[in-house]
Amino acid sequence: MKGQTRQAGPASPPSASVETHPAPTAMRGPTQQRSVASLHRMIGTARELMLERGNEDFTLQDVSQRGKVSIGSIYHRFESKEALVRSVIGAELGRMGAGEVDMIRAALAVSQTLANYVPRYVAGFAEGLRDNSVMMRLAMQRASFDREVSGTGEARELEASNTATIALLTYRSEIRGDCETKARIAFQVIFATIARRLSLDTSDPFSSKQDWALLIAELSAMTLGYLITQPPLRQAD
Amino acid sequence: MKGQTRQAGPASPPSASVETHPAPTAMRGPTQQRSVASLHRMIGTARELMLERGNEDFTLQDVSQRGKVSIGSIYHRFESKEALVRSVIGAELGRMGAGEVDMIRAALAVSQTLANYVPRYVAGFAEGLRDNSVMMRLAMQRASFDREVSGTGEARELEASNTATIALLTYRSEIRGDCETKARIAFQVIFATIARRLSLDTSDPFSSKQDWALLIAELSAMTLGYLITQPPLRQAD
Amino acid sequence: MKGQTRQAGPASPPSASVETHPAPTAMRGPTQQRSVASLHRMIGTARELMLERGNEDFTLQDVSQRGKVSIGSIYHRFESKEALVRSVIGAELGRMGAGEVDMIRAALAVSQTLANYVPRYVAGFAEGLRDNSVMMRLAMQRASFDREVSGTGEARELEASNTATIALLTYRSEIRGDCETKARIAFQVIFATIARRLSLDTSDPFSSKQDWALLIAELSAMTLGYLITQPPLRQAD
Amino acid sequence: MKGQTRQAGPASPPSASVETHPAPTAMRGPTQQRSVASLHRMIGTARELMLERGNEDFTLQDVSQRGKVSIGSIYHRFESKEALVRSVIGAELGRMGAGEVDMIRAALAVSQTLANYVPRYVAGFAEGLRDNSVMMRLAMQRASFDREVSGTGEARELEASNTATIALLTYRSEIRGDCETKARIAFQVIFATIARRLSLDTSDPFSSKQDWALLIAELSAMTLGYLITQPPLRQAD
DNA sequence: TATGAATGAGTATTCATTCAT
DNA sequence: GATGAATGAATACTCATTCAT
Repeated sequence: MKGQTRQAGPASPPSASVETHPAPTAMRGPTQQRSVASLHRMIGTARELMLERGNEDFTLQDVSQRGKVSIGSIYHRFESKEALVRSVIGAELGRMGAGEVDMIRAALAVSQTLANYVPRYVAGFAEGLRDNSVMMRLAMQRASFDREVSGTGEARELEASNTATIALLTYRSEIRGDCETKARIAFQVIFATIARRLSLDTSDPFSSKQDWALLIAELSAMTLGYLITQPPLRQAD
Repeated sequence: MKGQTRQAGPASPPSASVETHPAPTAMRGPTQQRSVASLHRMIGTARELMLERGNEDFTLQDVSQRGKVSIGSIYHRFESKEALVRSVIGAELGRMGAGEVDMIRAALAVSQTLANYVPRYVAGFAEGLRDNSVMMRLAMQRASFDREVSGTGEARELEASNTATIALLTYRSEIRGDCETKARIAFQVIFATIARRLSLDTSDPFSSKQDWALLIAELSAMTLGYLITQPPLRQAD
Repeated sequence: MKGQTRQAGPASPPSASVETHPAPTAMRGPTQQRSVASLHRMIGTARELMLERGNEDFTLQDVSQRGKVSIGSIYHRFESKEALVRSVIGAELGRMGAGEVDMIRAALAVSQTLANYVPRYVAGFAEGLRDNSVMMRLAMQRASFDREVSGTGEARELEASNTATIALLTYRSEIRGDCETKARIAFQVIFATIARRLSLDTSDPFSSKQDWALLIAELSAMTLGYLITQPPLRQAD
Repeated sequence: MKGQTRQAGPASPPSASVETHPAPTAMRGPTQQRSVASLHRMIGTARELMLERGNEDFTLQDVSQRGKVSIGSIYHRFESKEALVRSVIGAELGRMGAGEVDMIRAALAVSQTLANYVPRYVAGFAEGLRDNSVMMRLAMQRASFDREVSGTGEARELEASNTATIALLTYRSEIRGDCETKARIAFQVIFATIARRLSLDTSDPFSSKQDWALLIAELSAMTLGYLITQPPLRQAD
């Protein structure tokens, strides 16, 4: 169990431009044409393997064979296995972010009031997380010991928080109290609750539809109530 | 402190007799006198190592040397290294459960109303989790791939949920709607939010006292509001 | 695979009288009454285990538990695990020897001529080996690296050779040439051929009755012919 | 010398083209140039070690150091230590088979009659087994618990039986009765008797030259007599 | 650039034997 | 004598990374 991953040294500064969307991990950009295909194959294969096995227990040998790329090629593009894994996680988080933006835009378009919007947002957000639950779990797991991934994850969460907050502020007039703070807290609660719920459903993510729907509904009600209500004065005992 | 997770049930505080059930894990009970000391040393050493390193990457060699127990002795008591790790996690979770019961009892004793109780409970619960954040993270991490620990963890969470729910029902008259469902949902939200928050504060758990306090306060307000408010009828758009 | 059995030092000289039938292995004789039962249990259990598993891969722990004798008791009676194994093998070889004597006596009683006796002997001898094939295989296997067992085995074979030879000499007048030499050679051939045959039938010792019967018949014919025929003069090419 | 057991079949001497089939064992074939040398070193070193110690109790560490190959390289070529051992045994058995074919051809070339041939064959066969007695013992020992090696060994024996039988049929006209059955039985008897004899001479294979020569001579006489004699009708007692 | 063979450190586990009780 | 808990040496195997070709 010890020493699975050797800590790579500080990432060599990416000299040129790194045009890949997600986190600027220790990935050397492809220069040649055909290289791009090869790069896609390694990332895609690694992603497949991670999704299939639910963890990072794949070998570079696996990637090499299934993805028809040589071990050497992988090390030409990535500093280490870790860098490859981070790249996959980063890309997936990016994809999820894009999906969220679309979902929010759609929800805003059809919601007249906060009371209409919040349930739609919560349900859409939950669905998005559930559709990517395996990768989410992987990312959160890795983040717990990999500073780089935890940084990427926090950035992603901040972005999601920002997006959600801005959207919520559309209904600013309906919210009582410090709008932004309340919006951010609400996001935190929604995200944490759904993420935790997904971690439990390891085996069958669709097992208890009832509970899932109930949780979504109540979570919506709770956050909506929180947003539109003036907090009661706290009485002394 | 040899206990495993106690079987979920009514949260009757085990004040007086704490009958340690024979651990259901793959642990063989000690028969002789001096054996007990040896057993304590191995569990204690393993616990230390896990806490120090923040993960399970210790060798049995380490335990043997630091704890002054032979490798064979460990295998005399535990089926495998895994079993030892599980035992440590189980014991810690049990300890946390006992602490929760005490905390809740104290909070109930000084709270006249739900509005007084909820913030105390949230703060106390959060504090308990924070004090054991390293072991919590370890347990949750391991639960993600170890069915046995995930089972123990779920049982522990159910127990915590039960305890919290029963306590909340003390103020039944103040709660609107389905009391029990609301109590359980509230627990889920509180636990998830705090646990998630703790996962982020890997390096310095006391970094942002402000935020931490704010989160606790708002979380209390949100759940309190949820409990005492009749959910507004959902309007069509 | 290395160092399964630690070579015991030279066996401590059995001071008193060792009244056990077989090889005087490093076994301390029981003095007390009830001890005898205990001794029988350990030998019997070891024998069972060896027969069941077809090899010596049992632990003293196994013997202790199944045979209801403590590890310490075993070491009170035997110098080492090896000594226990040798004792079992020695006892079994002794039992086989006794059976052979009976079988030969019976065959002699009903056979008027060598031509009548030889097939009976071969068949009876083969049957005896087959009935004890597992232990035979074990003994021969162990003999290949354990001088003590190989000594016991050779002694046992010599005894069998002697018995067989003496029996054959009953029909001395029918044998051409050096009776005794021929008898011993015949025994060697018969024993080797049947023993080898049994080693091959690991899985199902009764699989090919046809072949087995044929082998017995032809082996009888061959050795009988050898005994009663004057070897042809060897011609130059 | 990379060959495994050749598939049994007519004993056509593989004089010219010795096409080494890709080994059917768990051995990955070398692709590169220098790899071949490395492969030879590991097999050769393992063979040395087995021969020196008379068993398989060597560590891969030993092979790595003495043979100047890394542990990883061994695992690059062989699935396991077992596979390496099997490969050595297989190769040696193959070598022995080739030697037998040569020996038989030479014996046939100078033998006019069966009476000339049989003693030459028995002596030559015995010599061949004796020269490889250590490896033979190893192979037979391992075969007793390793299905794969026992399969290889049986195939090898069948091949030897075939070769010997076909050679014997050269003198078909001199044999009375069912030529082929008699030939096969004779082979069985010869092989078993010599193999058993070799197992006993563990320490000093040249100890009793007298006995050895006598055994060979009498075994020749016995089998020759068996082949050329019409079995006497079996009389009732 | 590309390839993939070679490298080698690091660790859980078994079980015969001992010896304190 | 009897017990059985404690001892600890010894070894196969994985896989990220390197570098000769």
